[in-house]
Amino acid sequence: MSENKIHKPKTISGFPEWLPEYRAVELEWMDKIRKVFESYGFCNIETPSVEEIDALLAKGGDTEKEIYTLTRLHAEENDKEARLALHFDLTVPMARYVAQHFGNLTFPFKRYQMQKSWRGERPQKGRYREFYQCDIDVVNIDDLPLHFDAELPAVLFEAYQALDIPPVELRISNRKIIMGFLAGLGINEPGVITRTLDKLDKIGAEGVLKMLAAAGVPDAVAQKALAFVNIKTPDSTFAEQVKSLGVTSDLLTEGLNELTFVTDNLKHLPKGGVIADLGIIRGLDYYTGTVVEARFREGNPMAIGGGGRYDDLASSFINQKLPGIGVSIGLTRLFGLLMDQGAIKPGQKAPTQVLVVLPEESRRAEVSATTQILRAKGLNVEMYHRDAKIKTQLAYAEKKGIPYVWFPPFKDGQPHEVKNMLNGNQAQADPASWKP
RNA sequence: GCGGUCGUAGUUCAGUGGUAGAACACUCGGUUGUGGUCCGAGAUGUCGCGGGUUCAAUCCCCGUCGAUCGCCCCA
Repeated sequence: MSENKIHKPKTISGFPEWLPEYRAVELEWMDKIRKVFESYGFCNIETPSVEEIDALLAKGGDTEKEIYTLTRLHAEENDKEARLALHFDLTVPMARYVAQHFGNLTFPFKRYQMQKSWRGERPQKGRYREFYQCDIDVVNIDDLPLHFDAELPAVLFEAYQALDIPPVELRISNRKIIMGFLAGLGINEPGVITRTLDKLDKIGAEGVLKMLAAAGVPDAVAQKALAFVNIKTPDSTFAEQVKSLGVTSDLLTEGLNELTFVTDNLKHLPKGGVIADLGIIRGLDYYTGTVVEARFREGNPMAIGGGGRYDDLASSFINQKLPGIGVSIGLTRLFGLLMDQGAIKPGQKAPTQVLVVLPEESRRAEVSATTQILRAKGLNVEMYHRDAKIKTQLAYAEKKGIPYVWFPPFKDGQPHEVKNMLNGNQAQADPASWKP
């Protein structure tokens, strides 16, 4: 009779959500990643979803358009409250956090953070507007041993290995190399060039040359730059190749030495796991040294994680030099890409291990008590709360993937029984001593 | 922000200028205490929204919103 206005249910594009059986897998991944992070001594922190815009933009850039700002629905017309926004990564909030709690932290400060971030970009395959990042960073006062530049990528690699996913490889380079190289070529305004070179995977060599020509880059320079970013070696032989291009600068030499050190210190990783790839540039402008990108060894070359070293991220928050290096797993992208491929094996629809049957209403008290006994042993147990037909209760367990169904006595004096839903076996059991 | 494609049941989709269908999912049943298969029955949609053409539009036209792919950009 009454018109029930239904609001058509839908999610906003770029804001993913999963069914329980897939969320279970995502949670499991987070647990595994956390374990790897903690095995290297990283502590966890959580920072607010919201920061002041000025803090987020402290590291510059015209990034404002991609930040979600916050306004109260009932804000006054000329409300002067601080402009707030959702954080777009976890690194900047971390820098603010370190500066703020500087006196109470122990350095080198090693922390991990697994939280959502938000970016107002157009969603595309593998690109979301709300997504999880699993971040680790090490920050120290004044200087940070180069060994961390090898250790963090190693942690990253190990985290991927802990997941049930196709093989991942790390592409590593160093900002000093490309900057030093371009400087050696006499280029002072590297922005356009690096951005173009970064598209190599997407538009190919000809496309890059065309774009560089359009940008007024002399062909000789463009050719060299292209040859440069095509240098990819599984070991430290990249240094020879760079030298053979005949470009030199102090910065370039420094970068080559650093990258050599890093690749040498990653030799313990499986063959094919690490590639020195001078084409790795990464858009982030605060990186100053090592840069790393993770991707699947085969198929989509999209980055599923990455990071790098920054000399001076906290300088806008505190008068201290706090260099750091951080890497991050793009969990939602990683998960989403594999979801799209149907490569995620769904988990259980619920964590329930045992469903306790309610034979009839009169036995509810005993059934409830049985449930508690099982639960007290640490099992995940749910009780069927309606005295539906046994068939219905079993169908529920089946549909939900619950591995065991418990039959309390249907009549006084009868024994308890438990049924294994996988093989159909059913046997007497004592709720106090039974184990799955 | 720009361009292409698309918008029909919970989902995936079919369909016709005369106000709609399949599959899967869902609910119930196939008697007395036991699931997955099978069989039977049932429920479900303002055919994205607004306007126009038409005797008549889900189907044609315009707009709009949304989705999607790509571009830009990407911390």
